[in-house]
Amino acid sequence: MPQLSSGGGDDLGANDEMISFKDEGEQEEKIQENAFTERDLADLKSSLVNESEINQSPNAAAVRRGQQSEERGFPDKHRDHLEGVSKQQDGGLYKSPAYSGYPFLMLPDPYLPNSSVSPSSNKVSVVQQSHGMHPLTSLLPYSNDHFSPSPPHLPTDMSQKTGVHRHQSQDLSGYYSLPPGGVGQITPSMSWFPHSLMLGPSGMHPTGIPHPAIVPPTGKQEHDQYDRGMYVKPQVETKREKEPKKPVIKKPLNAFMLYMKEMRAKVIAECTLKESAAINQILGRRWHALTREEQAKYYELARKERQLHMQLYPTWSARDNYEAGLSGVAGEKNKADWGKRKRRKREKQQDSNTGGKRSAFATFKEEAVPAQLLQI
DNA sequence: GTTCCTTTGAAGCCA
DNA sequence: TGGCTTCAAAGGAAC
Repeated sequence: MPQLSSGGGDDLGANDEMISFKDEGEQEEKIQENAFTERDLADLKSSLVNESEINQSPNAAAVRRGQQSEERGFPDKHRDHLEGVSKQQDGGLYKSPAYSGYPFLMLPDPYLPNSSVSPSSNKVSVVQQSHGMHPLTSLLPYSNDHFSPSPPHLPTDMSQKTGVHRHQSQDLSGYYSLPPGGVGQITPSMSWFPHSLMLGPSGMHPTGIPHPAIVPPTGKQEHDQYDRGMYVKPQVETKREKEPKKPVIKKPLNAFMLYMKEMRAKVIAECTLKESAAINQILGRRWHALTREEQAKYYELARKERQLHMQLYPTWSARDNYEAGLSGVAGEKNKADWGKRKRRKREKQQDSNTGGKRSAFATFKEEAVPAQLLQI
């Protein structure tokens, strides 16, 4: 990312990203100053919500109103605690991350379609976000609730693998529905993970840890199951018992994707657009319009997301989701289609190079999106 | 029912 | 090492 430059050093981030966080001592202090003193994230979120309300877009505003009521009460003390938790989680990697309240626990909803803030979603997330919510939690797969201060009697745990401190979780069975018999075994190093979040075998990480990034091998995410924090589909399940397929672990979201998740609803409300392609164009422009500090927040979130993903799925590779077409359609057919898609894309690129026919959205981009909408 | 569209960034692959 | 490709999210449109 051109906006963020400096040198590497992080074992997880890409070059450009590493750059931005290389001098963590200095830069992160700046980031923290900017992020927390200039514009507190909670305030930012609230202002966004207010904007949406002002715009009076019925659907989105309603959704945001709901969020607002949940998020308004984000207490400073909770943020302070989360800061401490984050530092522990980072194992000293980050001195003062811009998003100190990074929710360390992967809950099912964030990687799930319904966890989105999209106004079109009318389902209720399993995550109770009514209190102690991180300002950006709505776009994250995690909930701070479950990193809430551990009961004093519960010691922090140390990941055997990474040496990263982890909090023992409270019993969250009151928060989530428990799949019948879904309480899986918990490996010692992951014993901090809430029992109630254990998925059935189909949605289970090899370590026995469920993760929202795990989606059914059918490709398209099955929202209902994940709304309940588990992947259970009785009818299909019987088929799967016959041919068990590897659950799909999705890629962690990058900074822009996190930004999109958070801002999509706002753009929809403001622009009354629904086409994702058009909305994404607007979001792309807005992304570029962000200051480095604002972008840094999302880069930091994304970096932690990747880090957590790596801790949960050390053997996972992005390659796992290549070729099988796991993001779209599943199965052998999709493997066959992959070659076609690849060929199509190549042809498309050639078309664009040679001035081939323009897509509807290309036309839309130039004609239908008013300039002022792109500047919102 | 499936694929496309559109965006940026991370990561894999290949020359 | 650099360039290319795929995939992550989203949901309406097109097929």
